[in-house]
Amino acid sequence: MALNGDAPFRDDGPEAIKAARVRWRRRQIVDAATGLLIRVGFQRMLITDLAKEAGVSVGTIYQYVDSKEDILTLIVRDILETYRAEVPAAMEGIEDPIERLEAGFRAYCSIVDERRAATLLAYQEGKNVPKKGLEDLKNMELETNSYFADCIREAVAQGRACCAEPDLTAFNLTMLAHTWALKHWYLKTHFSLDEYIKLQLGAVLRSIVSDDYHDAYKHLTGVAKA
Amino acid sequence: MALNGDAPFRDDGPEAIKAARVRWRRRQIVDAATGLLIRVGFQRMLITDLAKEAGVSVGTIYQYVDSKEDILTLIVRDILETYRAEVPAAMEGIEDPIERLEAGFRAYCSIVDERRAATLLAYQEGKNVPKKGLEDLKNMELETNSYFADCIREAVAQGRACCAEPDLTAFNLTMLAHTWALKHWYLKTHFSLDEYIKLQLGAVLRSIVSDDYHDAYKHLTGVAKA
Amino acid sequence: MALNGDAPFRDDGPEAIKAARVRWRRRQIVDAATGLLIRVGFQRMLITDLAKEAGVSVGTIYQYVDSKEDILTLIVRDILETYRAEVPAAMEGIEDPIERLEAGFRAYCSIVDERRAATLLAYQEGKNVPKKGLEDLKNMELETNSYFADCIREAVAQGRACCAEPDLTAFNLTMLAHTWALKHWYLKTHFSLDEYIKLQLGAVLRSIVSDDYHDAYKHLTGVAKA
Amino acid sequence: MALNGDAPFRDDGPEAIKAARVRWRRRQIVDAATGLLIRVGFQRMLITDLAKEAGVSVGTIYQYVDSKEDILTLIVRDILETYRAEVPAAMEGIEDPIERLEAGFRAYCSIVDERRAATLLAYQEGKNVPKKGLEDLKNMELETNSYFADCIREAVAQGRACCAEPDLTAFNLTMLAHTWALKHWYLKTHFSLDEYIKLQLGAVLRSIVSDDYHDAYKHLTGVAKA
DNA sequence: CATGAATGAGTATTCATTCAT
DNA sequence: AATGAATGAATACTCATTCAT
Repeated sequence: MALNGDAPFRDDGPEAIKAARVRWRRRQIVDAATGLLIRVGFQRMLITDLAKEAGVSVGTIYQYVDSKEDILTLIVRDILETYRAEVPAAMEGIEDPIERLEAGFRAYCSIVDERRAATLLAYQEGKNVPKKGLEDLKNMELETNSYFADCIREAVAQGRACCAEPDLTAFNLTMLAHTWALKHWYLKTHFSLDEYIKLQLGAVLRSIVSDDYHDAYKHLTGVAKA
Repeated sequence: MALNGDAPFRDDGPEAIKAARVRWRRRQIVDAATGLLIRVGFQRMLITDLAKEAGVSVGTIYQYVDSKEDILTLIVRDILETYRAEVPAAMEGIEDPIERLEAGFRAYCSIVDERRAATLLAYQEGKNVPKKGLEDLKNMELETNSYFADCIREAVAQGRACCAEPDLTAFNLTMLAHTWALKHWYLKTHFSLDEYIKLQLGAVLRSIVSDDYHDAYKHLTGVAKA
Repeated sequence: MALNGDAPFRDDGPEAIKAARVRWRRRQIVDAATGLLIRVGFQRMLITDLAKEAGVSVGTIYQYVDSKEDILTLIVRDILETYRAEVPAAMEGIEDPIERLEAGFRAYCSIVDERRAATLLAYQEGKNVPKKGLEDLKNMELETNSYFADCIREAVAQGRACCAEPDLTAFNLTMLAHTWALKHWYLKTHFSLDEYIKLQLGAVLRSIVSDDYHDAYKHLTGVAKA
Repeated sequence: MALNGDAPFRDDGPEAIKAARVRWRRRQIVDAATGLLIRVGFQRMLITDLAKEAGVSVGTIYQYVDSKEDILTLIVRDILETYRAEVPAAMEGIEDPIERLEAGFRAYCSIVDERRAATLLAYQEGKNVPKKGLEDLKNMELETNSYFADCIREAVAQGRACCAEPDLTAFNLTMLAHTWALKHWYLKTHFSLDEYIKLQLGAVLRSIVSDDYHDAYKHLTGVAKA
């Protein structure tokens, strides 16, 4: 069985029907699981309950998933695909590296917000996620970091920013996005997602944007310094 | 039994002996548990293994702890006490609010580093920590935040800093401390704790320190802007 | 789950199949448990052994029973239903109150004999039977008593008997039935069930049948007095 | 260690002191245990609770008792000694066999009443009482039965009674005494011990006393037949 | 002797997974 | 393919008993 529900090469015929059903069922399972996971955590998410929540039988779940842990893998894979599809797309075609960074950060935060539940999993259920999934996740994170870091380096090269540790700054940005999910219990009482994005990006940019460009990026850095 | 290891009123007599033993045993248990928890997570931390690790019998564990979950409470309580004892102490007596902030952040990061394992637990095993413990932890975090925020507000009042959202900035500082534990797998390959503290505090300060004071805090903000 | 094996409203369809299986499994469990209980008592009746004895898995037992104690409830309920079905049926339609009493006592003793094991449980495992079951059992006993007492009162009214305490006499009869189970180790070495019934009923009747009717009930009172 | 706390041959000296302490401690344990046993049953009577109830330490209990089960043996032995001391004593010196029977039954019932708790044990905890104790108890019961049966046989021989099964009648009498303990929850709501003794003995005697002697034993048989 | 902390074998119960229908 | 009853390995917790103080 395994999880290689990789897309079939043709999009019709019995193969395609099967593949479509697999995708449909896995979506049912992933969606139901994400909800339960957030509510009760991995350990207390019983397969029985998951089946009820997903509206299928226990047996059906095991027809599309190898084990309870594999469900986490499925969820992780789902986030990964979303990230990889949306973040680069959002950044594409923007010349100004600082503006590109903003677009990327905003996209990243938006995904985190939409799939807050799933984002938490990597932190909360790290011990339960199979090795491979965790690896993929870490790599994806590093990949995103490098997108961000590239923007920063480019900005530095163009004199727009001054940053001794572009990688750390990029890292901070992804972490700030995760933080929206990790500390949502606190943040939601003070800020909307938009405010959060604006404020945090502003703070980061204020610490790197060159004095000469402060005015140029006033719409991003927010508060005028002087 | 309960976990009320409240201090005895006198420090001798049979009561005191008992209290001392309770503290000793609980330390054994907490230490062993923290290690196991990090290695295998809550679910796979078997009481049998914990007993072996702690060098006591299963029965003894249950003489000092009400349930497996209570062990998490014990750990949480332990961190709380450390934080409350050390962070304010580190900040005490420092006049300059920015310098005081630095001292607090440094202390906080140091504790996180020393008890990295325990810090992770709040994130990884949140679903398993009994309600009360989690509440306490959140409150403590808010408390620490307010220490930091107070510094920032004072600095703003004195014209040393300019910050639209002191609470968010304070929040970011505690989060940066936690991040040292959360992403240690990545950070440790690039920075020492000292470097990490210096760089992160520098970035935050650069985004709030008034231009007039940049020179004054050059040793903290690190890179000269221009 | 609960133990409400209430009859389904229709006797076919999936509901009925399920109900039938539940009854079948519970019978397996009750039968196996009764045997073990008598041999080793409640405490030493391990669920593992019960499963083996019943020819099912441990898990299956817990699919039809909520807890070890519930097994006792099941057994008690089983006896109750038998008593309620058979004792009144045996007494029905008999005009002569003394003859009716005899029929009832004989039926009661027969059930006790058939389910000697189960009868003992109420005495031996009283402390383990859940409250509700014990209540039911006591009420059923009082109910049976009142059947017997009614016969006696009717006999008194008809001048056939003379009895100052019909309730106590009825009570004694049910107790004599239980005694067959309680002291079987002794009684079985001296009497057959039939002899026991005849002798004990004879003794009770001799103490209440009016002199005028002694001849009429000679076949029950056994020994002629004079 | 064992339970052979048999009386020393001299009643002074260190031996006697020791023996006296053993008796004292065992009395403490037996008394506390009887109470707990009735309240919670053998299984739920924890040694810890017993120690508390008896006002001694756990260790002390094991200094005077070999095992938890031995406590039941101790209790049984205690009843046995009481029975053997008091029942024959009560019957001694009474010429009239029916009157002697009455005295014995009354004494037996009184002991049962005084040690209702202990009497129940033989029925409720039969599975937990060590073999030997149960044997002794059964033998004692047969012994008492034979005292009663002897009275009946003597009465028959003297023409005072007519009884086909003296042993069964004797057996019924001891069982009626036990019944006072077994069904105390019901009986106590209707009768005092004295009433109970009078009524039950009356019923038994009415079924065996010869017509010629009815008047002579009217004070025992209670109700006149005609 | 008395104490009570330490011990660890013993067991009820859960729940992921399978497989006959 | 879908179902859900059956399975039984896995594990937290208890409590009689011991023994160092």
